[in-house]
Amino acid sequence: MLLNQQLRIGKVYLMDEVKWLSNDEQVAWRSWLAVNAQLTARMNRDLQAKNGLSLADYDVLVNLTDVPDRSLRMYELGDKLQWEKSRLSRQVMRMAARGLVERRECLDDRRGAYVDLTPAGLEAIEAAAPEHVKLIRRVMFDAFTPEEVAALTKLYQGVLERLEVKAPEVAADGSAA
Amino acid sequence: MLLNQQLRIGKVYLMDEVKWLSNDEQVAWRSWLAVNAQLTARMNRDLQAKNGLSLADYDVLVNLTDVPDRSLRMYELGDKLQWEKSRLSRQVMRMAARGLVERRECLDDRRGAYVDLTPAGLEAIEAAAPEHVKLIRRVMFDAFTPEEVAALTKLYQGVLERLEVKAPEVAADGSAA
DNA sequence: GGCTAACGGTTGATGCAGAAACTAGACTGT
DNA sequence: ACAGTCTAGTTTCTGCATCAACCGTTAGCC
Repeated sequence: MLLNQQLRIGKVYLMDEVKWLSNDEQVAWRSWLAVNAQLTARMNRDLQAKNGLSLADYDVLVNLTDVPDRSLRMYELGDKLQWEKSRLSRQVMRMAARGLVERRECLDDRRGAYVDLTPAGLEAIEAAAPEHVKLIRRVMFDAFTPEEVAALTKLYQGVLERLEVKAPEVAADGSAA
Repeated sequence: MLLNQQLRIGKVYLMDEVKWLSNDEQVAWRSWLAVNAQLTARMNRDLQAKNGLSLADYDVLVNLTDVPDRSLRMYELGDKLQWEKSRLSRQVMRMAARGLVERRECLDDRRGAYVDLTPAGLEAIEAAAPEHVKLIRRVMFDAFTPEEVAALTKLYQGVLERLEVKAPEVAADGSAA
């Protein structure tokens, strides 16, 4: 969110005058914030209500199904999700307690641990995915032209570069790299 | 996030076959998710480190400065922010304890309460806004053409409509309606 | 008037996210 | 071999978000 332009009146920032957002930019920005918050909340609620999964659960499961042997080192998973490691640690612990994943110790590096997708975890995401995708299609992609999708991607990836965050990798076959 | 296409193999959804995302759509979607998460986290960290404000604090302050008399009923504020009312209640309580806002009881409706921006609150947001806007300009708007901004806005507002959430209102002078 | 429903807001319980401190194993150079 | 440093992962603490239940008030309605 941004400040009302009025705030600037009577106020001078000596170092470098602030370049506020134009009206159109403010509208875009507020819309972005709203979509961001509302869509995330909606996905969370739907997943929770229909499948007993949080969005975080879902993200972990997706990243595990993405990978050939459905098993990842903690640090690899953390890298893909871009999460705090403490968050991942707890998330995996909770999911393991529910039987969605399994922890397995790493033989060649005794500090390390693997996270394996369990059959129950696979079942859970297979049950959740169709509705989830349907929501995303309905609110976004079914209403976008291919050109719009391409434009969006370009803009988003630019933002990620400027944030100095690496873009999520997706291989040509649709699986994560 | 989405499922790997492979999951569909050998699996038939009887009710209505799932229409998964195309490759391009997946890339767009993952980018969207990444921007969403990373930019939000970044804004939060920056605000916290430089100004001791959370993004939630900032959002409340913006909505109060936006309005002529810098005071809103709780339910109006909640409507603008689209927050759970319990969240707003606690947020305002915390901010009042820090002196950023002030609660004032409502005379014509004894259930109600006003939230007033305090001078300290105004000072806080005036201090925080320039850096915040600078970040947003840097990662987004300075790199976008006016046409791209317009296109984004159109797409976002479409999403909001399909989510059946009302779009945030911004008046012609840049202030919230 | 009196009954009911809806509204505005708070509270309690629970679970999750982030920062920092911590443990233990692995790597490096000498 | 061993001191210093780095990496993988966990834990602790604290604050925030959500859900549901709740309370007092107002409004609708006959």
